[in-house]
Amino acid sequence: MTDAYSISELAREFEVTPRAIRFYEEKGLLCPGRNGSTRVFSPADRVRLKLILRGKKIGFSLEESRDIIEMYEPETANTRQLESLLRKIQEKRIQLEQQKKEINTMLKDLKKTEAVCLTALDAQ
Amino acid sequence: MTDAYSISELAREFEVTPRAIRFYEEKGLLCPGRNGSTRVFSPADRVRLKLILRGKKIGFSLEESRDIIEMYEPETANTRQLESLLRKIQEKRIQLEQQKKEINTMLKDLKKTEAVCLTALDAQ
DNA sequence: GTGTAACTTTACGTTAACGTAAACGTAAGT
DNA sequence: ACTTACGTTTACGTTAACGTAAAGTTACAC
Repeated sequence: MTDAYSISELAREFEVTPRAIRFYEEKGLLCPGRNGSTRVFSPADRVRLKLILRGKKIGFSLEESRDIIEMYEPETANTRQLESLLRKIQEKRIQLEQQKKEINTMLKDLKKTEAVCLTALDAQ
Repeated sequence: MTDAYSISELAREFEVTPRAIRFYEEKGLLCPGRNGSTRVFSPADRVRLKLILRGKKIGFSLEESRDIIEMYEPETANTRQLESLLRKIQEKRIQLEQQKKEINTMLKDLKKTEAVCLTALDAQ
């Protein structure tokens, strides 16, 4: 048997609630196997969850994370699908680069404020 | 007179609705001046709005943006406030660096998928 | 056999971040 | 005087992303 995870195992590992995981499934972002009625998560499912949460950390909606996940599986794609995917990748790349810029701007600004604080403290 | 902006001017410039701007004020993130009942935004207000929207782009909540904005004005701060601010800055910096890492990981993954797509297209 | 621990589904509740509509004031153009 | 454009407040509506409670099943420990 390939290794499998229960819902609470994944919940603990990624510090989310089982409810959240079920919600992601409900939205079609996960589709774990079943043992009777009990969900059985594969390593692939685990990766998908990781992608979802990574997306969340940088402000992606679940819909955006869904796009990202789909990009991970160009499985049985024909030419037109592949070309469409390539365009989507390009768009996401631009968006991510833009976010990096915003973050860098914020970091610079924080540095400035930090300097102001330090000199203000020095003057006391 | 120092230059001022109307609500719709700012709305157009930053591509948000006046409603959104009013909402930010309602939440205490903006506090524009008034001419009668009409809001009058200063350049400082404009900067604040810019900070809010920059925060949104990288997934910050309005509350988080409020923190960021407060960091911009160490105005009349005493020693304890300054030290507290320095700690907050450090926290935000760590968070931002983490987000940059997540973004970089995503970018790498996208590159991989792109390569897969290209070879798949080549094979056709 | 009785907890109790982990799983399930169903369903209603909640928070954030606005959207949208109603009803009104004001100032400029024709 | 009337429309058009912009502004206001009040208030209810909406979507995303879950939280939470209820009611039930299954499996294992004692």
